[in-house]
Amino acid sequence: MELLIRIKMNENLFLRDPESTELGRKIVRQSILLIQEMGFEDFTFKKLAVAIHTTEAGIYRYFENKHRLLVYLVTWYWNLLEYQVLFQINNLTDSELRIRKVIELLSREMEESLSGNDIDYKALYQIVIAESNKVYLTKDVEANNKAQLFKPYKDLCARIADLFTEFNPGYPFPRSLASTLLEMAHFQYFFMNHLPSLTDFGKEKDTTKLHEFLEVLVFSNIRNGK
Amino acid sequence: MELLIRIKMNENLFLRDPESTELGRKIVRQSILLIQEMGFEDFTFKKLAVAIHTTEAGIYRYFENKHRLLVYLVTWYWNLLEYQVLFQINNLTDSELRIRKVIELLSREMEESLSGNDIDYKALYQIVIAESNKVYLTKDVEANNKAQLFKPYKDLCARIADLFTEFNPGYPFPRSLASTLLEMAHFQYFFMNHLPSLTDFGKEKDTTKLHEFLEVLVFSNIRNGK
DNA sequence: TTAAAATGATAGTATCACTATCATAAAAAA
DNA sequence: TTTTTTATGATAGTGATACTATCATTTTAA
Repeated sequence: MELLIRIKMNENLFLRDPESTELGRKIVRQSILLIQEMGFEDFTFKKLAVAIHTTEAGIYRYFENKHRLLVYLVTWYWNLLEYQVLFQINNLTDSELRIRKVIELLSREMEESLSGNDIDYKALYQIVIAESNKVYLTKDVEANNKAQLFKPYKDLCARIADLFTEFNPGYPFPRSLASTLLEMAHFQYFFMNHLPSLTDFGKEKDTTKLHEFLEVLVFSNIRNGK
Repeated sequence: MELLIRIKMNENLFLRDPESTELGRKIVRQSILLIQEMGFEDFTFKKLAVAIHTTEAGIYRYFENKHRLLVYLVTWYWNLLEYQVLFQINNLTDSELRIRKVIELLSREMEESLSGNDIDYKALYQIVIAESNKVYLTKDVEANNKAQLFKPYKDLCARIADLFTEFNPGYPFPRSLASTLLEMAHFQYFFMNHLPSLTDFGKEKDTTKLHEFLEVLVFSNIRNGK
């Protein structure tokens, strides 16, 4: 079975829907590769334009600027992840197992299988790890927040928080713990690979220990006072 | 008693020591105000130059580029914070109290008193919260890490990790928990103010609950399996 | 007092982030 | 099928950014 997941994106993210045309899809596909390769600050619309044989103006018809494009990419990822969480958790009744499943989904790349569009998920995952914070760490957070740009992230966070509450209704900080889990899944991965002394995982590019850390982090908290 | 703390900064951070001249000190002082006010991406050397009545070239004699200047500022903060931790903890024997003290230091602005140089600590604290991650979330982390630019951050992290180990030698992830604490002290503060639904603190600009969250976060973990 | 170091003033270059215009090609509506 | 709309390509241009270079002048230190 091939199933195509179509995620409805917030219209404030683009000027023209990139999923609606071939050029738009190329912009998205190629920008993922370029941003991952050269980092967000070195990435420019000019370079992207050259890579897909169009012009800067062509790209500006789809995205207002490169920051919006980044938000688009990251948001798309959060949306897909929430979908995955929902789907994978659906058949689990035990709330501990549900939480374990979420942690697992968070700490590894997505399966290629659910593509259809040929997006490089591994590259996108790397972008989320290294660049996703830049999406909201700006002076116009509030404005962007009002424009609902961060809704997918907040929804995912809320969903995870609900799992914590389901596990232990008495735990007082489900949302903060959820955002901590989301951020740390990525930060610790980044640290492991680039600043290993900030972690206890050595430089084994193995996520087992990271995974274990996250589980201990979460369960120590929500078991507390149960 | 007026005591002046002089922090020895890594020489890779600047081209000419900004503490050695009046212009250098002006660059540091004013850049803190400007970055805080307009955000790092909108901040430019040109604007800074105008503000302190010098020229771009003048600033480039001190700092290679604005990223290095940001690293300088953030690093300076980490250095000072480690000093504060050391100083404040010195007279405490109980390791639980020591950890509590650290959390307290992390989750509020520094006291103006220890200035001497008239640096705006509140502004600097805001910069650390909103911009400090940008210091290492770049493609040249590894190079910058080799140049020891992140040493103060890593040292602080190691010191906090040691406190955790002192409290419970059996806890397996002291460093990761320390980096989690450091990052989350700032992230949760940022979320509370700008994306409150990611936290459980409402939009009360009150750090009490945040503080409590961090304590629960840490102690749930290191008490675990003691 | 002289030499060295720091600053100011000015200019210049390549790239970036964007906007505008107009002709053409492709797709959708008539 | 023809007409009309919509998307693309090609080119140009503007102002800002991120630098580097030069040289005269002022300040500081030997």
